[in-house]
Amino acid sequence: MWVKTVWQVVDGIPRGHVLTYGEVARLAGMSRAARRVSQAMRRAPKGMNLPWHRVVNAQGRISFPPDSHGFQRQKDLLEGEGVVFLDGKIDLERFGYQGALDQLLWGEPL
DNA sequence: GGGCTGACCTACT
DNA sequence: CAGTAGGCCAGCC
Repeated sequence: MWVKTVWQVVDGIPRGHVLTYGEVARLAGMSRAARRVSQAMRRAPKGMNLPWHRVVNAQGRISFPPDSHGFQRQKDLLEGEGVVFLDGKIDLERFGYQGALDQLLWGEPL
């Protein structure tokens, strides 16, 4: 089931970092399936400890209406992990998966 | 089988 | 930088 694959990828996101829907789709082996990723999020049971909040859109923004409850919760969870929002957007160069690898390779501080 | 929807993306204007 | 258009495909009438 593609949904499980998506969940596994999302579950593999390091704490304090985020991934775009497109990246998750690509890592899950299905290109151009960003939309399916979002559907997998909705279908994700509350019981499972899934870091759904670490998934944002390609612009580094939360894909909820800014006035919605989900937006606030996701933002709060991410900030709780050390992710910084600049003008409502996340710096994907720093908090994206690529940024995570960069920090591991070059040991750059936050 | 057909049509609409969606926590999206890319490219173009 | 903002807005539009087309693509994409599982799920649900």
